[in-house]
Amino acid sequence: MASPLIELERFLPYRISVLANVMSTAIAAAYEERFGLTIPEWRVIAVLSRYPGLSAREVAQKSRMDAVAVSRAVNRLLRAGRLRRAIAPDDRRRSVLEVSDAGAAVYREVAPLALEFERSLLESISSTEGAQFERLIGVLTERAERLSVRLRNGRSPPRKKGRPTQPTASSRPRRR
Amino acid sequence: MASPLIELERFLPYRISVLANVMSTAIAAAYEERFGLTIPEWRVIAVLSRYPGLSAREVAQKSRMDAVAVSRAVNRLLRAGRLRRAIAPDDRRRSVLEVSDAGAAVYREVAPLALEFERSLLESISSTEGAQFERLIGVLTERAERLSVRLRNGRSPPRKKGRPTQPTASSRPRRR
DNA sequence: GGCCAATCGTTACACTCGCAACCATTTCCC
DNA sequence: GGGAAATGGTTGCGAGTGTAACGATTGGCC
Repeated sequence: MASPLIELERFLPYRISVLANVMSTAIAAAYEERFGLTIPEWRVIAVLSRYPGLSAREVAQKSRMDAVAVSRAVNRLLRAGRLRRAIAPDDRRRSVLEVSDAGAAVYREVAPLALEFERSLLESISSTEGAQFERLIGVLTERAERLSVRLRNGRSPPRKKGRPTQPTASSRPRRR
Repeated sequence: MASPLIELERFLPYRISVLANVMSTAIAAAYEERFGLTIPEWRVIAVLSRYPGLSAREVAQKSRMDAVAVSRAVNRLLRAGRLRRAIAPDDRRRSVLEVSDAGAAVYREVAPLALEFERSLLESISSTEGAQFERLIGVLTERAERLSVRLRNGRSPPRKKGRPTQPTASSRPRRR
């Protein structure tokens, strides 16, 4: 391996990230301006429209969102009257979420736009290519996940509940 | 169009976003922990290793980053001694950026990991599929960009320098 | 029953991000 | 030459995000 030079413009993860960014930005424009929805909020509505009655945890799993992100999105949607929340009778920690009429209205208006965007995207390639592309996304995602887990194994074992607040400066200049 | 239901798990933009997220997270783990590098910082180093002497603006264009993100990444890298900055003699607004020895060392260590990750990813599919995939990414990115521009055209014309600080509450609950 | 560990959801905090506004410098154009 | 517009880069600010810590509840196990 003489001199490994990355050409960012051709580097696969970089290109995927650009594509993802362009797409989300484009779609977000469709609901952000009109409804004041954030991306997490939109995702929550989308999931709950399809699967009413899920708990916040389940929404997070289905949408691959962070539990915190879901919690916040749900709270904003509740305040906006776009969601209803009940408490599971058999487990009072668990919430039971459903879109309200207002939420359903948002969904009815945004979903066609999103689907239309997707359709319009796929118009630029053949349906064979589209199927192929989706398949490859699946394969690569799975693969990346496995690799990711492997890479993360240089970690320290998860401490349970460390010292409350070591004032400053642990060992490294840890940025996050 | 009877009842348009989005199945998030199959929705293309969503799947791309998941893939991108998994990939960046995986790679970031390779340099975040060891060098305290953020993604923008890594991108800047990658670009400048390949194209020394670019200005911040040019780095932003090549890496598709926001000018602000570049500015901040460059500053952190400068403080860490991983970059050198000079002022272009013919245009004193413009900076001339180069990785320092320390920056080059980082690059020499991270680049192989990144490339290895990419290689390992692509191992899960055939080289024909890989080429196809990359081509489709390009097509879809371009397409998404055009659609995006079109969608953005419901905007208000860009005001020049509005009233300094309308205290609160403009017209809409604009979230961003 | 009583205690401990696990789970659901939220909050605090520290950080990132991007737009708008801002200087400094340069270019355009009369 | 001199002001207006454009350009490079930085900073302020509002908002978003993930990790860790937390309270509440539940389940397992003795």
